[in-house]
Amino acid sequence: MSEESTEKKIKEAARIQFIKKGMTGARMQEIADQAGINKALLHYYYKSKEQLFYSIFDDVIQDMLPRLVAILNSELPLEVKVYQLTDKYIEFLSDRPEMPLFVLNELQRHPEELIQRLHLQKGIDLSVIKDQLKTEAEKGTIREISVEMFLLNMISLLVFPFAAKSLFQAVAQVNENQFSQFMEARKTEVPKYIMNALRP
Amino acid sequence: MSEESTEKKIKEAARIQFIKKGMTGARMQEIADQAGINKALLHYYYKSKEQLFYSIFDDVIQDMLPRLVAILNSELPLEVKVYQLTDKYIEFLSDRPEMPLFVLNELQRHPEELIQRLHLQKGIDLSVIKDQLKTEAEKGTIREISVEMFLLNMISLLVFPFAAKSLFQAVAQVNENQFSQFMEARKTEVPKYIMNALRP
DNA sequence: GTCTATAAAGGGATAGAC
DNA sequence: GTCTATCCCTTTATAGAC
Repeated sequence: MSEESTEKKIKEAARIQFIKKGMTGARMQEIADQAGINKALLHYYYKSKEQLFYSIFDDVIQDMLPRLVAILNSELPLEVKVYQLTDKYIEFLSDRPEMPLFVLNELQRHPEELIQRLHLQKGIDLSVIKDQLKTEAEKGTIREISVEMFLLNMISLLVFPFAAKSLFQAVAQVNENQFSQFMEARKTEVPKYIMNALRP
Repeated sequence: MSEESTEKKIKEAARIQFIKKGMTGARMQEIADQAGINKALLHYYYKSKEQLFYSIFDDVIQDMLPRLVAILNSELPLEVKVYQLTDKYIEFLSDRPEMPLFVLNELQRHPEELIQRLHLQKGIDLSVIKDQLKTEAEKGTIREISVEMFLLNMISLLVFPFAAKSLFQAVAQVNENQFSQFMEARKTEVPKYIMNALRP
């Protein structure tokens, strides 16, 4: 029953290698080794390294973005939304701490292609959260803030700590376990921080 | 008068290439080309690619870190500090938007060496800002927060927008000029956001 | 589909002349 | 110091047998 398809094994191995070493740093040989096959077979499934890379990249994007958008466009109250987004994202990234850098790197290298790939998933609709921020500001429960500023701040607080994980660990002198605990603490700290920052 | 030393030209070219493409992505040939010399001469000045890379990397770190630490350890009031750090960092990164990813990448690749290189500049002393946060909390002007949490949140808000510049530009549909304006607006928005978030 | 063997290109590094 | 020429290892990619 533990027989996995070759294609599946390739994708797993490639994901691990590309995420750890990036497009230029990863090696087809290592991917083949880790998948338990040889390079020739790897090329049988994926004509080129580039093709394999983008196959992985698209998977990763598809795995991340919909979660964010689904919560963002839900009809939950703003505060609940912030708490849920924080919880889901810290949970998700705790299992994949190298992912932010992987994605950010590729986007910096090929910004043009990114735009296409994002539009493929019919763009990102920000109207729900935008209206919500406006309504709350009119009610006086939060101060006025643009949806871009609100989102960029929140994403920064959620994602950056994982992108800078090594740096943080070195500066704060914490091991893996303590880092996990710290991120766990952020699940309540960050939403509080954000909602506080938005008070009128 | 426009005669630059070869070494200087090499460093300039290398900085540009390494920052844009990373250690593994950059090519010695391209660096030589851009410096207006050939590969042999490049190797005459720097025995290996790795040696050249770390020479550049150290320069970059030396260029960034002291600015942060100087303000952090000054005797300025907390709020002034936050405003100054924001202003200085957004100013600095606006001219070097690719730098965060460059540094973060290398740190993820060799966390061990990072620790050494950070200790070389006699580590980072957080006691001043730590005491300051404690004192302010006791006075009741801010709520209680650990120095690690405070700094990580601030750095996230300052650095991440540059690391995610391409992504943000794609999602928010803004061009270079609009991005600059947005970052200019953050110079006042971010400190306000932070100080607000710290209210009791 | 999967392998062995090998071609072909890429890219870091050095020898040696000037 | 600077160049041309070249080495040689690494890595991607393909040919061809099973």
